[in-house]
Amino acid sequence: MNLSELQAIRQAKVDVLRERGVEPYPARTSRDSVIAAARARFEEIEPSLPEGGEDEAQITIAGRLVSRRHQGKTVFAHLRDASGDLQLYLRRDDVGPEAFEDFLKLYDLGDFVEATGRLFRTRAGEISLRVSGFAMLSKALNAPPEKWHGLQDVETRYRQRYADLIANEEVRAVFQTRSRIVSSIRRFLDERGFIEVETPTLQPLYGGAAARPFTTLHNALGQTFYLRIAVELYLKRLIVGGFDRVYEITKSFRNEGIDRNHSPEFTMLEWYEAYSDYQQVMVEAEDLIRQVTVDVHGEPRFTWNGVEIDVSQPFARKTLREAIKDATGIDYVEHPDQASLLRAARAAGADIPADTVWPRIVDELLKQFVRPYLIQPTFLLDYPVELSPLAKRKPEDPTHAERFQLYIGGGELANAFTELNDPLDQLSRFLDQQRDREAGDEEAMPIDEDYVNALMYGMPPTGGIGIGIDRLTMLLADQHNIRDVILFPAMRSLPSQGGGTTATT
RNA sequence: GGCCCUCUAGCUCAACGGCAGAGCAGUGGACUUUUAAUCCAUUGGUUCAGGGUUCGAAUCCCUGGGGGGCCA
Repeated sequence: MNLSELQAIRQAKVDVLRERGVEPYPARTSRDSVIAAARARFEEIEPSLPEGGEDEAQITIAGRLVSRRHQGKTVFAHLRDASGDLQLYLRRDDVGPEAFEDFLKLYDLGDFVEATGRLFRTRAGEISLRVSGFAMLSKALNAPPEKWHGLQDVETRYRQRYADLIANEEVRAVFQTRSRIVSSIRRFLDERGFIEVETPTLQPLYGGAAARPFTTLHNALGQTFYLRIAVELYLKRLIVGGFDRVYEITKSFRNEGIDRNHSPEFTMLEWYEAYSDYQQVMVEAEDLIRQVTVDVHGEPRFTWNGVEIDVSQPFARKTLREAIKDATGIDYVEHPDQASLLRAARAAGADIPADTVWPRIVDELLKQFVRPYLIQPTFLLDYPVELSPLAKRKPEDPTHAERFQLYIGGGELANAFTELNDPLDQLSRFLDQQRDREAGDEEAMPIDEDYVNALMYGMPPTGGIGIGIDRLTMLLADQHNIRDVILFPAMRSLPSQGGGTTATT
């Protein structure tokens, strides 16, 4: 590996340390205090100290050297650990001339360092460690990004997320938020008696959503597997098996285009609940969103894209039919055939190809005229049965399924239904899907006979839901590109890295 | 898939047909409570790759690559 000039200078410092018998990458540290705890302790005892006095306790902290200001026979520097920053104050008289020189000549920004000393407050008012000794914990060969502007280049930020996280505190905050969201969700479900389960990533047959899968090959079995596009059908098998309440938070994979709202791998929460239905799930989803928002923001509201979104009140509820009618004047029920609905949709200004099947026209009307305007949380309910092959029909209207989607910020956040548990109705819906598939709909689901077999053992009335964790994070962290809430977003390999063959399509 | 923008020092950015520059970082020096410390000096370039136009190309053109945006 060729080192750049700056890397070579740092490596030379590694060599100097080693020549002196000092290991620049020691196996452990003698740290005894986390920075935030040390600061808290000092603030507690400070009133008992004389003006400008030092804590008598000696502590050792450790972290990355993030700044350094040399001033004659003193140096100020900042050390950063995961809890925060602490200023170091080194005096030549305290550490000795050789060590003082080393700190200036052999230590660089980015190095991990431990420092021992006593806490005090500087004249400028900053809690600082008066250093009596220090040691190298890990020599960095790469210089950190620019201290004031951070790392700006979007591509480098995604490809080298570690450098992004070093340089940009707000990026670290986004992923802390994401972690809090997931913790809050687990707590919500665990407290309600759900158990968390893990179902296959590699599936012999994909299903549970309208999407194209990734395909892979198991060498020993000589068999094709698909990466899951949803976990729905497996979780419902578990309801058949006798678990009442199950959930899974996991990655799904869809072999589709990448844009600011779509990543080929993304994280979904799905939960299924026996003896429940979509009305009950709607209430729970609302409670969940409210709890998570409060856990993240301390109150049931947040700002997204400059708009305050309020989740404190019951969310608006509207049928899909009403919503489309209000937005376009079209009542799709009055246009039961494709030609008629297409004509009406185009008259309303919809951009729809002529060969679009009837249910997809409804979907397009939703996407083009309704969804973008649903900024405050809104449930749309009762979808045409053709759009919902896994959902139960409404008893009073078999042309519609008991299904809802939750929209916030102009995007779909959740999709839920009363689960279809009639095995033969499920089979006929799969057959409908197959017909769509043969007609060229690549997103239509394949027939899953094993799933039908499971339903034949009997599945209780069940409500279920899927919630996009990435989109929820985008909302609560006020991010507008899904890549900004995924730590290591999928990127095209650079030519020099030889990342796989070029697909011939 | 179409259109547009973008790629320059480790990082952040200038230079837009005429000597490739600045700030930060680095290197050498001054400075014993600084904090984007300050001051003096200084190193550092395959301007994404390849081709073309031109006396002369980071700059204009073509092809390819990476990334971003808008549309589909």
